[in-house]
Amino acid sequence: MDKKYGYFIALNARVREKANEFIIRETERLGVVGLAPSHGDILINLMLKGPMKMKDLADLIHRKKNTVTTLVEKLIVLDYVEKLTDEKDNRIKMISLTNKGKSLEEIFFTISENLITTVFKDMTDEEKNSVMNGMKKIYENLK
Amino acid sequence: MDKKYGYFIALNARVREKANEFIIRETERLGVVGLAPSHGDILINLMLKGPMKMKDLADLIHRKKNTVTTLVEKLIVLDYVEKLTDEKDNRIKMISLTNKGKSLEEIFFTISENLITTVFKDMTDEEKNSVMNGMKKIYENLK
DNA sequence: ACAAAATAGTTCGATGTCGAACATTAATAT
DNA sequence: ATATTAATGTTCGACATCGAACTATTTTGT
Repeated sequence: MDKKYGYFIALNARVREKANEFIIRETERLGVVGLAPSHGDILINLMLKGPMKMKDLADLIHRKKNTVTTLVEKLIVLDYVEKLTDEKDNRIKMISLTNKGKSLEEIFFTISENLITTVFKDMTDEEKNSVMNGMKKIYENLK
Repeated sequence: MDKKYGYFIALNARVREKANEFIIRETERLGVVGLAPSHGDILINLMLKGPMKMKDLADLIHRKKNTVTTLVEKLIVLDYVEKLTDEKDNRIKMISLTNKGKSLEEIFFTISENLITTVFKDMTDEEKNSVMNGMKKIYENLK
């Protein structure tokens, strides 16, 4: 393997760090303080797909279920979500947005758009397609 | 921004996760247990550049210096590195590989190569170049 | 019908990571 | 020469994350 590709993994890690910093910086700038990207992932998924159980949240954000227990606990304390036991299956806890949580929708979608715009700034459609397709292949190779 | 690019950030995060899993899996398979990727980063840098101080390690692996204190502590306990106070400047602690640390060189470079080979499997030179160049641009855009 | 297996969540302990405050030593300024 | 500032590293408390063990509930097998 050509040596000039050895840098890829580190580059990928740096991109991820910068993207996370962007998200945290922008959410704080817009008044939402103390949330980690994973909390945002949970909120975004609830916004897009409506109430869902802990396990589905865990699968969607690629975190273990005990981690999601912690994350949701914090979101409850901050009054962004609430947790209710499913009436048909008492094992299941349904998580849903509170009004305060719903009020974040606009902010979050704006930040998402700004992030993507920033990421692909000054890139042609061909460049964007190439990097997306390349990343998809790489993901499949690693899976 | 076209919607089909919105997935990029998540895709990037998944690639990073899979790459980390690959590294941990392979190092453990080759007999090195209990190390996180950041520990590996420290060891690789010491292998490539020789002994260096805590601050330089922190900058190279993109972690805060108090984090490096913790990481190096563990590497010392495991007898992979040692820490000595610089004689000319007593603020500085120099970190260097022990013999046990040096014995990992071959394993680590093998794993690095295997990872890159896996990442870019079945991709043409043009595809590899495109994705590398795209990622470099994206990193600059986020920096 | 009832035991066994599967599913959903939580608790606990450990670890990597960070920010803030701190101690120590060296470099700079006046 | 001495006070101020800068640089290096550690300590402390907080938090996201995980694996393992656990509880509770539902489903499956016989």
